[in-house]
Amino acid sequence: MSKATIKDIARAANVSVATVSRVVNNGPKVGAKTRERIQHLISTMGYQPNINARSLVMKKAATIGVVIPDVADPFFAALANGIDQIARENKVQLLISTGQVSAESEMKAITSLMQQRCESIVIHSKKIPDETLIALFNDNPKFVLIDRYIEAISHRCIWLDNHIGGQKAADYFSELNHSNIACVNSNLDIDDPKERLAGFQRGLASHGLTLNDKLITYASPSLQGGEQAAQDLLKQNTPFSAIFVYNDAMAIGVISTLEDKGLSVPNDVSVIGFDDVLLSRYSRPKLTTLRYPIDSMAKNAALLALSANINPTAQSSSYSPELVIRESTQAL
Amino acid sequence: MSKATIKDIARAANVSVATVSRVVNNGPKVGAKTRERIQHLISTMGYQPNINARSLVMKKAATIGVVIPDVADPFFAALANGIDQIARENKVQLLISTGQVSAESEMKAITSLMQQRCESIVIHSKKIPDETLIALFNDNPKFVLIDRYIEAISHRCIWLDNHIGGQKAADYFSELNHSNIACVNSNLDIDDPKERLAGFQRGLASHGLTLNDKLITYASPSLQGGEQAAQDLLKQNTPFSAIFVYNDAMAIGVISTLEDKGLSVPNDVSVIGFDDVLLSRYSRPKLTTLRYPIDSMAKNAALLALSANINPTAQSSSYSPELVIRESTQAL
DNA sequence: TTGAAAGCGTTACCAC
DNA sequence: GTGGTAACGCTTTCAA
Repeated sequence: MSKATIKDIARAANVSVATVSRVVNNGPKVGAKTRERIQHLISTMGYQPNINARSLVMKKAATIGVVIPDVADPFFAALANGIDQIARENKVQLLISTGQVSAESEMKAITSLMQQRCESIVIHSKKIPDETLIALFNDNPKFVLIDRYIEAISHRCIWLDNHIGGQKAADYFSELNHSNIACVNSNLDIDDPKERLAGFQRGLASHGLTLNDKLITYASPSLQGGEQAAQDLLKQNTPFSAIFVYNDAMAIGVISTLEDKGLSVPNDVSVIGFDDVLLSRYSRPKLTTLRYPIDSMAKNAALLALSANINPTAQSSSYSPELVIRESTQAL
Repeated sequence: MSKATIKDIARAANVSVATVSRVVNNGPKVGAKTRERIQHLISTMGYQPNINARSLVMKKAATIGVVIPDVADPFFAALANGIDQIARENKVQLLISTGQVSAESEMKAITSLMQQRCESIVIHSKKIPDETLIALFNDNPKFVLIDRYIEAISHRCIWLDNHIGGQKAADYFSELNHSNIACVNSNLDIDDPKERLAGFQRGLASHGLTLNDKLITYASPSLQGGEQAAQDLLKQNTPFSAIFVYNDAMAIGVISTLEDKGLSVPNDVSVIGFDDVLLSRYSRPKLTTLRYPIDSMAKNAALLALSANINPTAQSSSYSPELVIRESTQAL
């Protein structure tokens, strides 16, 4: 029964609401015995401050918001979880607002949070144009952009260096002596696939290797997409012994199709995924992949969003994916 | 810049705040032209109602809360996602509050939500005692309990019939002519493992089969737990051709160990999991499992929590797990 | 050390 | 149709 208000406590304690407010907020200048008496009343009467009233007068809420496309996707669930941990440590409530991957709904998700007077928001947005975001960030000093880099607001971006990821995959394939190399990419119209591919190609080039255009296929970044892409690859009738795949889900789809066609992974073909989601440790063979350190990225984003004064001169926060070698790759 | 208040709009439009409030809330009795003029001002001045002020006077917030142990766990992520979908449809903000699996932190998560004046809360709690929950639900008519059944508040419970799940597994093993049967269960001190096992044993009995006590092992409900449990099983030196496993993660661990020891699934041993999480479709062999319809359960829970008048005479909401046959089982 | 009172931005009731 | 105004529960000067 959280019906008791600050007035009820004040009345019961024979003091003014001001005094009660002081003890609730650990304010100074309250007599030891009054404080104790009030505290007692608070717990026996089960008083809980009304956060709405507080937010109203303070003109801000003790909340942190996060905008993601979807809670069910393991990747975004991990992102939300990282933020949640920081939120708990700082005793602020987590507000999750989902927008599909469309500029409009991403924007809607953000305004919804702003209406709650939520000041600190970690935003994952692939579709809102740069300029819109820049304007938004200028008005809202506690917004943080995750998984995306925009020059003008770089000190409030937490992003992954996709190029390096591609490069590391290329380096590893080269080290393993592969030379007939394929790539399965995402067909989504966002930057990440392009960057990963570019990095991969540059890495290959640095080892004197090249990627045959016929061996680049695109599909939706899912298990089914991976299965589809692998079939397309096989149709090319062009030999390959290694594939760099856009993400782990696709990679598992690719492997599944390959094995159905009698090709063994890693004996006949090596596969590298991307993200290192839970899945990759459960699959057989366990997936060699590039770890997306989403947990620490999320935590840092939350910390940044919560910190009162965002330091514009802070070092920029680019993260590098780490190669995790498991069982889906092998030397030729 | 969401600085404009209702007063600013009123002033600019030369009307009273009351009138502005009416158009904001689509209230009746506003002149067509005044309404239009005000609407124009609202959008040009970028006015957004302060939700805290609104909640304060309305004594309730347009939010729905959910209490789960963890956002990162795919099962709970799916639960949260179902609720989120209903929340979006009803234009209410989703509040997620995580408590580990402990009575204390589950309780903390609930009070945190109540402080926000969140009335509708979907609670997943395994540890808070029945009586506490009953008292809580009596004071809060819009709470809903998910994944647990308590007689006294049964019309506000949405739960899965674990017994039937166990029974269906038993039926299927019997149909497949298995008779040397094992069980890998969770060692967590909650009801679900007991219920699933009881249902399984009853099902077996109805087919004249029995479960050798030596072939029941307990471990943590995770991949590693499954691996461990399978090793324990093998040590018994008691033959078995089928295993009923507590959940999919464990089942994948079990399969992994089995195959490492040279036993093929399903050729040498059939495995049935529980939950039908994403994982089970990605594993090889794809898992035969009992589907936990968490998505529809979550949606119904959300609907129930949001509905103004919870009907105490409503039919109780027990769900049955459905057997999903894939590749990890086969007839003897 | 304590109290009185002025807001914070809304909604809703009652006049006009 | 429209306006005035009292709440809602809290924090924070300013006085005492």
